[in-house]
Amino acid sequence: MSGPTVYDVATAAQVSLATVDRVLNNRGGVSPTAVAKVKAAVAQTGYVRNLAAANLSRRRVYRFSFVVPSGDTGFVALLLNALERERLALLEEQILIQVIPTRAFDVANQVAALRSLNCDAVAVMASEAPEIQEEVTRLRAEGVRVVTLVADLPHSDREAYVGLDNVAAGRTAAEFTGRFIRGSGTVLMIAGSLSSRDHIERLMGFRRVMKERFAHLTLLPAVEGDDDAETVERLVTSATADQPLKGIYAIGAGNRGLVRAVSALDPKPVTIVHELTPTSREGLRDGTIDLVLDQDTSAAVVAAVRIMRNLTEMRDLPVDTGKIRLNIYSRENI
Amino acid sequence: MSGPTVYDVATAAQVSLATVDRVLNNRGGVSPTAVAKVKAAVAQTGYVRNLAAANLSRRRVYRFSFVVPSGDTGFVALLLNALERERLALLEEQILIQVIPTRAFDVANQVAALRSLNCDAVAVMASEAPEIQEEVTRLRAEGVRVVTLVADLPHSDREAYVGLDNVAAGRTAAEFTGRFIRGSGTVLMIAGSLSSRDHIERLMGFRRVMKERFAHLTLLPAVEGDDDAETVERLVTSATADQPLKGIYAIGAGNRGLVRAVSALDPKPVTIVHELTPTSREGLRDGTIDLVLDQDTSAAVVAAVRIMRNLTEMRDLPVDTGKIRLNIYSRENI
DNA sequence: ACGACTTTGAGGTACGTCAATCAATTTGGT
DNA sequence: ACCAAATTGATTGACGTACCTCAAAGTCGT
Repeated sequence: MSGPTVYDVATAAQVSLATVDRVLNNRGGVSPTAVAKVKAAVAQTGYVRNLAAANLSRRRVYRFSFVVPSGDTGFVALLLNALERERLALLEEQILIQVIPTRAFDVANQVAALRSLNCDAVAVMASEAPEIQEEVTRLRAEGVRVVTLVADLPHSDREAYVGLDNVAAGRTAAEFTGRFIRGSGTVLMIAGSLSSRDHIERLMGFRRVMKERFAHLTLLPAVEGDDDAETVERLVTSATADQPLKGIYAIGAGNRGLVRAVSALDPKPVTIVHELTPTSREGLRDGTIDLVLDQDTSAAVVAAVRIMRNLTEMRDLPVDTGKIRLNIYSRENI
Repeated sequence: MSGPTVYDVATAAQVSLATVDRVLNNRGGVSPTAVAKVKAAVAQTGYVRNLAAANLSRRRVYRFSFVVPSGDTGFVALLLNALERERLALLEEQILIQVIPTRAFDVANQVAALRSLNCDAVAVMASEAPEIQEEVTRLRAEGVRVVTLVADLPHSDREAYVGLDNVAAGRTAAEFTGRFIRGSGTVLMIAGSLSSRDHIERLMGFRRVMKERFAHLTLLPAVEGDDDAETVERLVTSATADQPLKGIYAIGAGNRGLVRAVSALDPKPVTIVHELTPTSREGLRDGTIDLVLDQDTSAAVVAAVRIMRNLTEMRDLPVDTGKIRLNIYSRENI
């Protein structure tokens, strides 16, 4: 009924079970001839390892950590929710996930979090600081597999990145901004922080497409909103003091302030923000926000876990790309 | 190391292993008191079933079938690819998937395919014909769990639908069509077939939003393209003979013909199509197509399998909704 | 032909759950 | 209080793989 087993392979290959085992789990010490025989037998019988049995036997428990900024609103809240939702199902598969909250932008705190780890693999969402890159290197040296989450650390030793292609996200935002705006005018870009790589990349993509395809629109210099509602609100109101805005691209958090500021404007600028949170969802519904670019947090968690498992399992082969799909939400689409 | 086992639960509950087993797998014949004790012990110890051991022990092999139209181009090709990609990984988890190709629109053929099944659950993509609905009812009566895929059969006995919310897809298409078009003019809608429910629903959503929010645009009566490139091409050219088109919403297959026709037009209408195939991808790239609305085939397959497994496993509780996310692709986003 | 070495075989235990059997005990009805 | 029925306990054998040990057989150089 349920497929050939290692015994069948051994029979077909005319070798002992031990040899089959040695080949299958490449333990070495097997002659090329025997290897070939076993491989042929595998192909011939159509043997496929029974994952359940394998996992049971080696009583492996995967210990994965997620080091992410804490926060009970906005994007990180969604991420934490997603983690919580997945936790039980993963537990059934012997995957223990531990969430280690850090303080956003607090490098020392994040380094401390990384230092305290005790796990097989870790997914990190942290600032792109040299101390952190070093810490990643140390972890890798200790045999911990490291994956970056949402915010990449491309110059570190991390083995995979799970998150958006931020340049493409910026390009997409520009395309829709450009096509939604009637006539010419100015467009405001608000980043959370101009030293955060993902935000910079989004800006890059946005600027490039604006220049390539929508040269009739003027870009104001990008401003920093610090992921803070009050700051964002202030920035928008002060920008509109000089001239009317035709469009706003808000890259970081703080959408609550954005919505407040924008809903006071008439005519409303074309407004595109990131991350589908309750606030941005509400903004879409009442027309304050035109488009939300979102990276699905559940998908991100699932992808991260999958990659971490592959990494700890195969010891290499991160064929898995962690590219998360860019979800575009509009009023009709939530 | 690896969590509490049933033995620990038995100890904590001060009952025998057999009783724990009876409660956990609700075999009945256990007093309410004992049930409570076991449940308390589970909560207290934090016991979580080891899926690997469970699957191994009951040597369950899931046999799932996918009944889908054959075809080596377009959407079904993507679907078949996705199935092929997932097959091996699923095999490792003792999930056998069998793909049964049918001839599109050939009801008798599809009924025959359904009749020949021998499996635990099936995902069906078929026409909405009474004969097929009956066949679904028969399957259900025989204990086969049935899920509809991409095209729903809402009046049948199917237990879940995996696919897009087609009304929302239509609404989204309308929103972007409306916002992309400058000035007023006419918009053409091409369905694959006006008797296919998913296409009807997309049309409905599209029409409704057009009327609600973009009343300055005129909708031509919807036409049938038969999912055929030649027909679609002919329809577009003949529609543009009377008056220039400002927009086209192509719901079904046959995008090759659409691209041919549209690229001959100047100015190009705003063109929105469904399903990211090589053709539509190319169209996006060269500017013939403005937007592609896509349902991710891999996601659909994964969701279908997951639901089928839940169904055959829990015998009910299809808490899982099979709503597939609507992916929006633009030139900057592929 | 000797030892040193590599390759192979045989066999066993463990993983945690499921499923089954059979005996022992309790409960309820009258 | 007695019999039938319901409930509980004790025990056992799979499931398929991983991993270990120990011995047997084969290979090689000198």
